[in-house]
Amino acid sequence: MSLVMDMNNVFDCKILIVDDEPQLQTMVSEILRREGFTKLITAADCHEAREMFNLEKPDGVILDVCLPDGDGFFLMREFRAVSAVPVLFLSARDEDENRLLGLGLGADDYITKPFLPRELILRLRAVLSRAYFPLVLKQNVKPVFCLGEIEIDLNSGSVTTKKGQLTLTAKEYALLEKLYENRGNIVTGDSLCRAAWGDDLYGYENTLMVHIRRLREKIETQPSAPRYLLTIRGLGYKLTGVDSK
Amino acid sequence: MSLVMDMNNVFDCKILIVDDEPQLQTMVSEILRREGFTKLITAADCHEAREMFNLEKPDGVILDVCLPDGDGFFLMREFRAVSAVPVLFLSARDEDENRLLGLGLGADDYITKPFLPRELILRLRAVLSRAYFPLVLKQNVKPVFCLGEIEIDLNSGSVTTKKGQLTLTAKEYALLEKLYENRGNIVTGDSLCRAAWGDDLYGYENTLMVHIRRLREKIETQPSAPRYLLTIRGLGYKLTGVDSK
DNA sequence: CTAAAGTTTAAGGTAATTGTAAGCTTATGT
DNA sequence: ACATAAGCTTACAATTACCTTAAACTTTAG
Repeated sequence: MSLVMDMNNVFDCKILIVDDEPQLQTMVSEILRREGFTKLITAADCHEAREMFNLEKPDGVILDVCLPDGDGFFLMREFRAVSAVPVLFLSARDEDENRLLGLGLGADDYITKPFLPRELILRLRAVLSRAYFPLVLKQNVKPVFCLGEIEIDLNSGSVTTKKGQLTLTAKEYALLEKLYENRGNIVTGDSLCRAAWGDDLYGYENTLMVHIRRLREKIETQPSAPRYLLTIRGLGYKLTGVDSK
Repeated sequence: MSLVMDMNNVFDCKILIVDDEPQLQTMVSEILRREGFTKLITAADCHEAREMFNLEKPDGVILDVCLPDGDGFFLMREFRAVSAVPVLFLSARDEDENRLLGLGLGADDYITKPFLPRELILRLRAVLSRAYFPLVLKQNVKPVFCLGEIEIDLNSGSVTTKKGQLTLTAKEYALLEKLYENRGNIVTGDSLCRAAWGDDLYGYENTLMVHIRRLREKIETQPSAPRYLLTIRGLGYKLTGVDSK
């Protein structure tokens, strides 16, 4: 999948359309294209679909159930095993059993042919926007978590240790938030800088280090031998040992 | 709405069921309850629904289109104006126009009566999990895979064996990433060098070997007799035995 | 307006990572 | 079997990314 952060709206989503009937394939493509989707990829069978999926990393899949070399259900399972992309099934016949099977396997929606173009679009948009722009989550509740004995509350920006309570500064907060979002994973220095200073150019990399240091001063019991905010030399930083609350 | 952070799965979601037919109301409630939903609220008309919505802050709404004192569409617009809760419509008749209207207003799904209990559940779950547990956003952008007993996570750049965890250095990371991208296939030395050092000219071929060796030290149980990172004499290297996760 | 708090710059120090070289082993072809 | 080429291993040297500290600068709050 293309990096989620690069997407501003559902139309930026790359959609893989898997259907063996050329007529339907172009029809679906046309519907999407007319609506504003530009990144479309097509595949006519499981084999090709697999290839395209791995190659193009689509952000959404429209999948015909019946394919010449296998069924769409199986294919979806493969996709889901690696990526949680939203999948919308298209099916020729409206058989309850199939519909339940598809949805049960985790399909995001299941549309029966013949379908209304408008409905396809609306359902695709619904699925994509829930998957990539989950407004519900944007409400203003920030995480609270622990690093060993230290509790961090990103709502108040406070760090509570046995010895007392400190407050994070703006930069420290921005950095820690970014690190927390990607806890367990490496975050590049560049990425951290953008989180704290925006996309504008930025002077010395050293600045980041100093702030990391200050942050360590607050969240590490032994800042010089960090246990949580680790340096991954050559790659970036990583927050580990996070207990979510 | 209840705080998102307090929810661990879709069953923790508080669901508001709005339907004027008592029979259907209890039927839907029963279906949900049997599946594991415990926090159910019901309302029989728009007025009551509004009240319940404000009072209880549900995490999801199942909404009949036809209500005695107004239509569900209008009601949804009100809800959506303040909270982005997932809404799933139930409709008596399968009229295209209504379905499109509902979806167009931002409904998350639209089910026509009579419906299969299982389908209601599946669709509700799909909608809720996308809204509150958007895996897509959390998924690892980089691959995680196994070489026998050894697990490699390219997000965190970590190699986990039975004996413990190591971290890859920048060069090791670059090489392994390239090899993984072409797993099963031979990657030429030249290609690997470019992956790790860029296109600029580069000194000694030996350097690559040294790094390959170091990488083997981390990912092979017996670095001198590699099982995964193989030398293809005269051609390059190849990563085999990869279990994708 | 002043003091305090926060941020950035600069410079010297350190250690992990990386590069190099030299000797070694294994494969290949005659 | 031998010669030659390709690849492996090891140790050590060089580099560079990162850390630390302190001082200068900027913003905020009283």
